[in-house]
Amino acid sequence: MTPLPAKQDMKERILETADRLFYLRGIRAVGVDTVAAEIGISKRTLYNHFPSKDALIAAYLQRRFKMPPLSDKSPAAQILGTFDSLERRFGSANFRGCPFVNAVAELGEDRGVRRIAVAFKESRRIWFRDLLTQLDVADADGIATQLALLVDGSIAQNLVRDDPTMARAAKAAARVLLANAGTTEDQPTKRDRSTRGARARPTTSARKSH
Amino acid sequence: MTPLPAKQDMKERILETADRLFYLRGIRAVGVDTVAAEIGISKRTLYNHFPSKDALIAAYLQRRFKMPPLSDKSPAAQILGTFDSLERRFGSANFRGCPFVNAVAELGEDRGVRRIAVAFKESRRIWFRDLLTQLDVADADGIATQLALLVDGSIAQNLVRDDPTMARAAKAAARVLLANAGTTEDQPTKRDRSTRGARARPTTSARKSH
DNA sequence: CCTTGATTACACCGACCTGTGTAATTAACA
DNA sequence: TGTTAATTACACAGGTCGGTGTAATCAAGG
Repeated sequence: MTPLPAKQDMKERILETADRLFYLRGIRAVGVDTVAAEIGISKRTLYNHFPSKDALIAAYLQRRFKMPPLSDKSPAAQILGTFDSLERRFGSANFRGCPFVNAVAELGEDRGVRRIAVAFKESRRIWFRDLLTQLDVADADGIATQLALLVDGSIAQNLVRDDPTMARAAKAAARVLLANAGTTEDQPTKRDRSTRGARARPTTSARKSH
Repeated sequence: MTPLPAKQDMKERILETADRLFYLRGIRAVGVDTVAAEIGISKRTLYNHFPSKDALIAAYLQRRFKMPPLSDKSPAAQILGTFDSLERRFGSANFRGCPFVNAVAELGEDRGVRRIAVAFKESRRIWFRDLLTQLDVADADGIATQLALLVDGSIAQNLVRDDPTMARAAKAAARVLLANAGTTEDQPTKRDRSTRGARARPTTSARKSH
């Protein structure tokens, strides 16, 4: 059937298929037999490349650990562009939420899964933080966390609602957060030009609450 | 052993236990035998109260469908207070993310589960929106969505990171979004008092990107 | 006392799961 | 050609799962 098993990429083919099935149908919902059958190989071959399903799961998550590539666009464009690519992915029929969050939800007690998921979340936060630093944002760390919340929030919402406009809402919020982030030169107080950001008057009683 | 089975609340005891186990360990990870054993009843009794595990799952999610109670606190205080109670729940050892998101992640294809999850998410968004309307926020609908993103984002982040300060970050972001939300009286343009919101100068290149 | 209904213990079914053992087959390479 | 390594088909072990069937037990109310 398949003209060339091509030797070396057998492992990659297994990973590709496992990725697709695990992600779309859920990890616990897909057995190793299903993965093997989907490729058209024997279960034995799969176990010749991965010692256990746990190993396959770990490799699947590692493979998903891809950060956005370096870009020459402006930091702000890259940050806001994140939400545009999110919206694109939301529109695809193959979108099923964040694979790391899903994996933790499915296999909560598993220590290794948690480790990979945490590393991924943190690396994206750092990605935001570095771009914010380039923008001379004062609290780059804090804003980066907030942006990460918007990303994961829109992903979770879209998982259940299947409404790609969630990405646009997140982008709008991100813009506000960016526009209201102080720059490092702000530190010595003072200097207040006229209010710029679209509308910037506090809602009557939204000043202090807790 | 148990002095009084009390007849009628057998069903409730089953639900209580199923809730705890499903939520903490995952739905697929907990069998009906486990639920029955945990209560000390026979599997047969469980099936006398619920026709199938699917029915038990549905009842579990329905039971989780609780909205925050009516309050006499100011709308802004209620909105921001949401993130305080989130932080409290994050700190608890029994926190394991959003049961609805987790259920959809685990049982994606299931139509009924999705319906309940969507209804829950939407009802919380509406809760936000009504409070925002009381604050005369112009785009109450949009801001409500953004707040919902922050809630679900902090929940997802906390699920994998186990870091309750995520709630504080979400609250900070929510404050900024609130402070920058226009009121309905803003509509006819004009009227700009001095800039109030903490710091409100746009980051150098964060004005436009896409 | 007797009836009624809930609960129990327990075996059992068929399906699916991860993982292994084994002998035969294939293909590359010397 | 012979050697080696990968892959195949297939059976099987041991476990868990959702769900049912059945006969015995228990408790309450008439």
